[in-house]
Amino acid sequence: MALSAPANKPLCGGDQIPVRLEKREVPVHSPKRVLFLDLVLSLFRLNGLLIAEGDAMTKQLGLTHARWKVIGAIALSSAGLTVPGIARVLGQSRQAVQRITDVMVEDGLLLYTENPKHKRSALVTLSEDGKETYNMLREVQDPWAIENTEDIPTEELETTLRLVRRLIKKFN
Amino acid sequence: MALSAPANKPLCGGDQIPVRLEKREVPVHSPKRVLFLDLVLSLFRLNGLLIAEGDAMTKQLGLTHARWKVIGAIALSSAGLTVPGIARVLGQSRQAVQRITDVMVEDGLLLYTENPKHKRSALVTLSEDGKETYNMLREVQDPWAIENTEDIPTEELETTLRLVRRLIKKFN
DNA sequence: GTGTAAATGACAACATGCTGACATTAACCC
DNA sequence: GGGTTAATGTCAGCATGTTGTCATTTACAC
Repeated sequence: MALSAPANKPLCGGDQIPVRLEKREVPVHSPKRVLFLDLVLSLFRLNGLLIAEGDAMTKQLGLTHARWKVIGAIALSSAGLTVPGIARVLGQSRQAVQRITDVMVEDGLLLYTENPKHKRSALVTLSEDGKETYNMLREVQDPWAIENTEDIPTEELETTLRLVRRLIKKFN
Repeated sequence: MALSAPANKPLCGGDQIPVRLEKREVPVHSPKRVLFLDLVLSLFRLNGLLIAEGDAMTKQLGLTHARWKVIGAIALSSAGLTVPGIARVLGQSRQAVQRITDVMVEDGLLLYTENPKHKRSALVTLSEDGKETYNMLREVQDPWAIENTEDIPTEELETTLRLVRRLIKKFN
């Protein structure tokens, strides 16, 4: 979803049909159930918007969201990741990740390197090209991250991250 | 992604490659930038897991995630939604939603009803069948929501929802 | 060690979602 | 009111993601 594309700009514009979910204040006395379901729906929405943000940021780098997600996951991992490991981090099926990484290896962004802990399942690492791409990615991503958290207290980010991780653990 | 499917169970099992992102504690003194990027990646993951949860819950109802998302969005909206309105709520393209709603109307789950505010863009509403499906959906969804928020303080849910909405506003 | 269960790679069929493009309608500014 | 811009419906092509399946390898309990 690219917010910059004419055909999809409507997604961001004004609405003659009020989107209640967005304008409604957080109901303090709302039962947890409603609060939670509201949160889930909002997470779906945020997910789409984040992908759109990332795609807009990386358009000049020739990356798609499937690709920068993989690069980001690998870069953030210190221990090295296998294909199923990337899938777990991204919450996707290993088959989908395999397909993307295969193409990215062909394109020279990734390398399959020997895995000392597993004879069959290779470690996916960034090639030189991949590292370069990641550096360029960070050049747009870092300012974006800083800009978007300027007015948000660190404690709120931490609370949210903690809660998100807690839910991830539940569903794993 | 269905966690119950054999082919995808690997996604949830143990990992010989430690998934650092999951096991690392929230670094209190981490700069906001890292905190935020970690949050974004975690949100991608949670998104996938939530879809898997929903699919597992609604398997018996014959719903796919594309469908229960639409039903949920409509049900949570008091004012009524058009197709592009649903797309905005879900953070998706209006074309993707249109395709799903067209099929759901054919299947008798949804109705296109006259929109007093827009001659051309119909309001999407639940048919009798759709309402019935929604009721069955709630029968599994409500206990799920309650169960998963039992041990989470309301304030944390509120903080998270507020932050998520704040980010949504930024990216809209 | 050995047997069983889990994890992985590979392939195919299918569902979902996005982009681009075009015509039509609605909203808005003047 | 008229002209301009935005929003919507529609179609087509393509990318992505999931599920199911099977063979093979690895991990683990005994």
